[in-house]
Amino acid sequence: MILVIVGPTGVGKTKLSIELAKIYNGEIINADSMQVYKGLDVGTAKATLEERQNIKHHLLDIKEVWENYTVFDYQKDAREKIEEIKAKGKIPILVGGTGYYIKAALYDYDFLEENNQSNKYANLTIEKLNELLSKYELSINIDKNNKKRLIRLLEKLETGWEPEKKDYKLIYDDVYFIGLTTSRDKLYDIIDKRFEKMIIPLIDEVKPYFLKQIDSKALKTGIGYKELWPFFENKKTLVEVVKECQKNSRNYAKRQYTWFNNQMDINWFNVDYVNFNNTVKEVVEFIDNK
RNA sequence: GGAACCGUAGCCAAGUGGCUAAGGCGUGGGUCUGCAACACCCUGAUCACCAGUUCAAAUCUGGUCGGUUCCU
Repeated sequence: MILVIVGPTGVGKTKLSIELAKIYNGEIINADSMQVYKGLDVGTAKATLEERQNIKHHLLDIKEVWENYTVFDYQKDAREKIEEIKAKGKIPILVGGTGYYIKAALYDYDFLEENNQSNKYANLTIEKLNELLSKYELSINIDKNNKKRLIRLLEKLETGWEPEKKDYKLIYDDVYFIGLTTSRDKLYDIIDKRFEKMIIPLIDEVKPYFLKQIDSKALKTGIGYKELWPFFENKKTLVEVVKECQKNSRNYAKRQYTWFNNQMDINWFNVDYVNFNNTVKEVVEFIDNK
């Protein structure tokens, strides 16, 4: 059995995962693209040691902020951890909001080994990229304005890879997808309040990186991190920055719903914030009766 | 009580007689095989209301309602 806990940022995935780990003798595998980084704790809402309650957590803090980590790496790491945990006779519990990582780990996504790191397409215009792509006969739809994806597609085509529209299949048996949700209003309220509370400690967390002039993919893309730079440079006020972070988090939550609703078959549960045990009970019942 | 100005989508806002009323933000929906907390796509209005002028009005005239500023 493998348990997968998904949902938008802020719903309460972490809390549920720890309860389920206790009940089912499980170990947690992080499925959040930002929590793999060491030092990014406050902004990623990483579970504290205390919250982890001695439950073993994997793929947390495995990279330095300046390192790069992608789905490709995650797929390998997560699959390895799943085997490792199963071998011990325990239950792997994947928890996180990065749908793409989860899908790549659990479904038959076959990434090819690539070694070319040439950036030969980086400086081309979108028009030029489309022109290059028009030489291939493709059966899939392409985002003709999405430069990043166009470049990626060209690079892959060069390796001889052929794009196809396919239905991805799970590569494991007995996988339970549990989605945590609540009303949009409630979720946005949680997100806004959570940010107000975390902003001061967050500044303490991020300021050293700014002072050391460390710039990295993680710091440049993580919500709660990228927005802080203008504040440190005195180009924006704290209020402006907080509002921006809240908005970006809300938008992110919406995109997560889009993914989970359309890319995976999720069993959704409404969170009971007054008595979380009810939610745990409901989920346990679902798992036991299936 | 009087005068001036204003009233275009959830918000900001262009248009001041003539093709299907710009744009921005937000909101909602969506795409997805290597940066995924990424990137990209889609998304809305008979212009406060009524009457009139005109071939034609968000644009002109009159009235009503609402708002802002000023005067006594």
